[in-house]
Amino acid sequence: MAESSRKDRERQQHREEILAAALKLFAEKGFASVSMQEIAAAAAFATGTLYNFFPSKEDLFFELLVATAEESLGMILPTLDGPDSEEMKLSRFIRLHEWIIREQSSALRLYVLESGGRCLPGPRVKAKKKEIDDQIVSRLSQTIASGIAKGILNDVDPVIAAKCLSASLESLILAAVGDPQATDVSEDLKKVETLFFRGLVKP
Amino acid sequence: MAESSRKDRERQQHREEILAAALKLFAEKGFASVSMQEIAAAAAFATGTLYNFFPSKEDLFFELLVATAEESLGMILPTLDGPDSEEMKLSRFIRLHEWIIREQSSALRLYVLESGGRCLPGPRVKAKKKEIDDQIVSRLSQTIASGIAKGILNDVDPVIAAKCLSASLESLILAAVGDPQATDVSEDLKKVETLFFRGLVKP
Amino acid sequence: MAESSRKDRERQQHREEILAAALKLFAEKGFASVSMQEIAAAAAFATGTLYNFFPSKEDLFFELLVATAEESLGMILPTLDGPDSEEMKLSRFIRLHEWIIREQSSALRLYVLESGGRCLPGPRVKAKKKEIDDQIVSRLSQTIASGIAKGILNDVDPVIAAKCLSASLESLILAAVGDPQATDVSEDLKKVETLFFRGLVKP
Amino acid sequence: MAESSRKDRERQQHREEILAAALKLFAEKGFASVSMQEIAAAAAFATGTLYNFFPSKEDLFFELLVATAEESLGMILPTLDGPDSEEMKLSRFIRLHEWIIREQSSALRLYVLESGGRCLPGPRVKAKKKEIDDQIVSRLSQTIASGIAKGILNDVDPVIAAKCLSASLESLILAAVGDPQATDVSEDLKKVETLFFRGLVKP
DNA sequence: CATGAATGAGACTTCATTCAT
DNA sequence: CATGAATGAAGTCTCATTCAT
Repeated sequence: MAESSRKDRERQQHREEILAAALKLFAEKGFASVSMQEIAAAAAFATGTLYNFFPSKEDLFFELLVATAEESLGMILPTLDGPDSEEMKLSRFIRLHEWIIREQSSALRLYVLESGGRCLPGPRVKAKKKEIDDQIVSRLSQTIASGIAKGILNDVDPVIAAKCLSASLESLILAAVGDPQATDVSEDLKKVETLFFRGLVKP
Repeated sequence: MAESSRKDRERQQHREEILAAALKLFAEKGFASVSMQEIAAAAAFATGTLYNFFPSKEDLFFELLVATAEESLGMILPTLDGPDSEEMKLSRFIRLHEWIIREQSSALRLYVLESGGRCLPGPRVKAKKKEIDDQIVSRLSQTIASGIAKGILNDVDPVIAAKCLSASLESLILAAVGDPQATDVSEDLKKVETLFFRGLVKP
Repeated sequence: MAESSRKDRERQQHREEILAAALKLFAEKGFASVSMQEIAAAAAFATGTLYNFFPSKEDLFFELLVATAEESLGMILPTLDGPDSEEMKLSRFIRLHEWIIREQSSALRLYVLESGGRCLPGPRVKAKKKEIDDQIVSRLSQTIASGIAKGILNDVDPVIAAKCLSASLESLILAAVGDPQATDVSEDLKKVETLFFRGLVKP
Repeated sequence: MAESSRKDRERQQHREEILAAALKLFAEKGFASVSMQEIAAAAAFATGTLYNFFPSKEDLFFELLVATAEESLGMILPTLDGPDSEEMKLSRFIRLHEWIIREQSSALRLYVLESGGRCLPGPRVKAKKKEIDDQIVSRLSQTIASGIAKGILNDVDPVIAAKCLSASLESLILAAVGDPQATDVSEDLKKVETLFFRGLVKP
């Protein structure tokens, strides 16, 4: 039993090594441009070994999507909880992206990958991606709606606002991750906050 | 002379049939997932015929990118010119996207393609895509800066504001094009305008 | 009739333009690496026009082989005729190659093409090439045999000698045509003559 | 360990099967006229398998060129070494070709391939072929020069003599390999020796 | 479970040849 | 006869997947 536990641990270890290698490559080059041989080599396994863990390339990608999404969601969603004011929550949500860009760049390239789901393998991946997006937008729009109800926020459409904020942040992330020598992300995020909080037109 | 003109016309016609078929397919499935044989079949030509018009798959895609971009830019940029107030220009800019979604959906899917340029064929395509993006963001941020200078608009970062607005509209476009039974786009665009004009937080 | 004669002349003219373009290209790049489109473009005709003159690419090549061979044979064979001594004839034969290298380089590249007939299109071409080779070797060996009979030449095998001389000259031609800045061909040919006349081993 | 050694042996075996099949085909039909599928079929492998051993068709050909050249050079060059007289060395060199024709026919067809290097794949192959040629001609001309210096051989140009001898032997090889029912090669080689040693013209 | 050679379908591209004008 | 767009078979090469060891 101790033995099987060690084996389990090793198996899990191997699984994660493969996932890590695949994440790095997919994030760099996109799903279609990475071969299983490449992943295997990067993970220091034989090609066939990958198929002991994942039935297909698509499954491997899917697994990755789920895993990274959960980790990111675990960071993102809590910023919108708690007793603070909605304004504060949104501010925290926006500023959290600095950390995300720093720490999660690979995962996010994967997540924001392929601009809405085209050029992705199967419908399952598309559905999952939509599900993840929806979770963020949904939680975000709840927060906004709550702020509106409390009279703290302007009476804008909460869902539209959530989508716009989300899209804007994704766009910044991609730009930041694309240019390694990016401009000051922290400053940019502050500016995004100002924009979304104050609006364009003077009252 | 009439003869050669007719032949030229036919050749041009065929060229456009190929471009139309390719646009539809690329927009649906992405560059890497469409084969030349598929395009040829959709255009009712033999595979080799495509190469009488375009030297390579990448060239075909590039041609498409340039052509659709020019058409779209020709629609978009003028909305930001003229003697009107900056507020009015931005409003026109936003509402123009309703027409774009209706008339240009395929072209735009192509244009917004591949989430920032990854998984695209060559560096030439990437560069062109960035050039197009920059033109819009640049013209948009000029308009915003001008409004700020006049005291009409709040003192936000013009480039950030342009990027966020652009990203938000692209996101709506993709969603609208993805779901054929989309919600009322016109209404959504109005809400985007409200959001960006008024901001989230009550003054 | 005058009309048809003009037409005939034009037709012949076109035929020769095509042959000239093809000769140049085949000599430069080899049979397999030249396309009919290339030849047509070089001759300033449409692709289809070539097929009004030659049933296939191979036929065009064959025609070329025959035409250039006849021209070359017309130069080469006479050097071996006449009342002169066999030694003189062989000397003339060898030195003629200087002119050949200068004036006939394209034709010879074609003729010496593909090292014995491999990598050539069909058996017909092979047979023709062999026939041409044989004519030279045959006439040459007759000359040598005659010289031996007269006691002028040493008693070597005439056919072997003809083949060796022919192969040696072909080899020099190829080298000379390959390197444009070749060494002094005239000098080299003199050395070949010395070699074949005197032999290697001191008596 | 025994296991991996067996696998290695098998892999090497397969590699050689492919090389053997390719050698046979290339020697028969020339580089351009042999397809990878043809080679694969002849070696009883799938098309893709070839690419597990050789990155490209050209690489496969190159490998073959190098391997056969080394084997042949290993036989040829030593005949020109040793304490014997230059006359003896040249005699040995010439007569060695009988063995070469018998044992190495395919390799030599490959080696003598393409009459000077045209219609060969890349510049790398050309360069290698020239290098091989030069080695033989160089060593041969050294031997001849040495004989001349000793007063054993006539004062002919050593490089020209080497080239002519080489070209003559190559020509015989090609003819002998082309006609399976060839005349007596051994006899022919003796005649070549006589020709080159004694020369044509009576002293 | 790990291995990695083998597979073979399929992608892009070329080009000899045809045929309607 | 001239044209040149169209054809489609064939070639090189890639890569997701399998399977015997």
